[in-house]
Amino acid sequence: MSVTIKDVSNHAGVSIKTVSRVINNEENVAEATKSKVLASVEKLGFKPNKSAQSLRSKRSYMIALLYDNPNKSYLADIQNGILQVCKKSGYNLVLQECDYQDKNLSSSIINFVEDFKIDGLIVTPPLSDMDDFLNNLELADIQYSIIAPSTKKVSSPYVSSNDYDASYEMTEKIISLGHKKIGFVKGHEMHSASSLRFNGFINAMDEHSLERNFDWIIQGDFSFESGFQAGEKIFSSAEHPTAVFASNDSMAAGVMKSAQMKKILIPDQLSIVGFDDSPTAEQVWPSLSTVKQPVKEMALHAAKLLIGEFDGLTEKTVSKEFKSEIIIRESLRKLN
Amino acid sequence: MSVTIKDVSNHAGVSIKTVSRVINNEENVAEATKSKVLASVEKLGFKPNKSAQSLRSKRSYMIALLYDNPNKSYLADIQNGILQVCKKSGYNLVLQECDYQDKNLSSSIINFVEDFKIDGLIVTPPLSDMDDFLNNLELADIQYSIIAPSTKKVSSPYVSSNDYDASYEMTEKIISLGHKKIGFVKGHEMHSASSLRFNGFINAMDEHSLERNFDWIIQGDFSFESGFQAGEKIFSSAEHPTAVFASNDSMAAGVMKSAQMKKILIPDQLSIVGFDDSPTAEQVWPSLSTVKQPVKEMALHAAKLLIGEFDGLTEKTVSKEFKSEIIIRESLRKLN
DNA sequence: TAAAAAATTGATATCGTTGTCAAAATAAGT
DNA sequence: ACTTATTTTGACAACGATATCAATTTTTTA
Repeated sequence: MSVTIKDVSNHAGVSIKTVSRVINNEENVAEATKSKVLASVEKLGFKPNKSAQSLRSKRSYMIALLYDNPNKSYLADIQNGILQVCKKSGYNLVLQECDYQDKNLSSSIINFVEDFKIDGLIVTPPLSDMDDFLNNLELADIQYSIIAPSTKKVSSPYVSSNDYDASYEMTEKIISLGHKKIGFVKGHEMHSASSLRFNGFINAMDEHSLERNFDWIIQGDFSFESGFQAGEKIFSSAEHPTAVFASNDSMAAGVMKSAQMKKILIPDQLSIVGFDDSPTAEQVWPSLSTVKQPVKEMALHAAKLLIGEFDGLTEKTVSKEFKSEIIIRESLRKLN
Repeated sequence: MSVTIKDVSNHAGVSIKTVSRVINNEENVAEATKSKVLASVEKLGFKPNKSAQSLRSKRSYMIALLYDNPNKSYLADIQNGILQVCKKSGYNLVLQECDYQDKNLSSSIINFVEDFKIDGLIVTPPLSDMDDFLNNLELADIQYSIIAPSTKKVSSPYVSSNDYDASYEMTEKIISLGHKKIGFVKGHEMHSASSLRFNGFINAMDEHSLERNFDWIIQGDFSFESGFQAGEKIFSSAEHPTAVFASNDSMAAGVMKSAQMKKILIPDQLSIVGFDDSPTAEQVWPSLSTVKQPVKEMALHAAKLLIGEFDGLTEKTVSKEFKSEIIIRESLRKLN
């Protein structure tokens, strides 16, 4: 039915092993034979049978994406980036939803990888922050590439964003518009990005000798609801801040709702900024100023890193930190 | 290394073919041998090698999700539903992004399926509305299951939502609150859901003998921007409606922004409702009344349908229409 | 109870690759 | 020119399951 390696070997007048060598780019095959084989491959439209390759070489040509309850648009962006690389390199992407609190997480993932002969994993926050888990993967000899790890000491390749710098910069931007009384809503405690973003804020405040008011610094968990609650707390304090920086857009939207329900005018009486540039950021009114991370590009790079590990890509890719972009929209205004 | 069918056959004292019969639930194997084999399988922790199965049986145990630029949260919900079924049945989900305008769509998808021996496809809008495409799949003998098809004449299994009914019902709800002057923003012309939702609106209006004002019936494309433009048009007409029904939440948010920029108070002077119950619906202020479809459940069922086709599930699943739920939030209010 | 029919089982081929290892061809060294 | 190394090649086994088909056992029929 479909054309096999044997057909190619017949057509090219070589052994099947030689064809195998050519299609796998192995060394020690004469230029002449190589091009002869390649011609036959082209002519006959040969494509190696993935199942057979997989059976023999114990590789599945599949990589898996590990995630735990991410924001939906973040997930979509991540997937998009990975898929671009997969398409080019002939890999497939398998999705694996996890629960970071599951005591058996490590073993169930290791089982999954071994069952399906998954070639490697792409690990996203907050799983990327769990050193134990990553260690277990390494002990089981599983390849992985990490998106936004908490510590860059891990031996595996990673991509990270400059959460700290972006947060610092955004805070400076707010300050430069005359704001001195600035509130902050922290993100989920398990995400390393939360502390990075908070530290960027704090250090920028310190740098400009602005006082921290702990009535306005609230712990959230990245959810809209937690942002709303944070707003309720902040606006019930004696004095109100003139600006609030939330660690993500959902929480910023929550703060915004809380303010609007209290008839606080945005941005006239209160500036609000978020983080992530989620679809909501553009769709709320006033639209949210925020920090946009090149999530798709990061995921793309993470996939390249991973596949490069076992596939020996021509260009060697290395771990990399990506720069974020500050997006100013309607919700941030100069203090008058 | 890992335990194979041969180990099991040795342990159970039967031939490998018999073991194969048992694990594949084939007929004509004596109860006694069956339980003997099952015991050995259990004891040794045998799991069939997917690659070997795939090679021999020409099945990949992978299904693919076809989508074209869906709203991100819709995609995430769909995936979640499918993954639940996959996990149980040992299938894997592969993602395939498409371009519905691509002239070679059919052939490239057919190639993909044949290359990877994909067992079946789950097709989402707007691809599910392209009869040509679906026909080509059938000609190529590819199994698929459709989410929200335009016509229910297709021979393949499908899941659909009651877009028409939900829209009709929501319109009646608006009318019941005293609104007579109601605008409507239509969805993307290529999605069959668009016309269903529009027809539901129109028929409910007719039923209650309310006049259609074509200054307030605007063509959109499901994007926030198109919703905003629609709002600009509606609110530049001589008379304003007291309520606007947008065919999805993004457009509703766009209309809302347009109104808010014109100082039209929501919901005091204008009620707005959307469709989809996207994350944005909850996060805008005032929060959007909307129609929630059980997207995850629909996808789950679509996956069951597909896998049932080639796997002979115990309970026979059939095509099904899912009911939507109307969610009333702050943006819709009784006209006073 | 013997013959026929039906149910159950197993020996072995097979799927389409890659891995092993030795043979053949070519290049290098003396 | 003759070894010796090195490169290039191929025959065939192996991966771990399912498929074929005949052999065996059990059940039914006469």
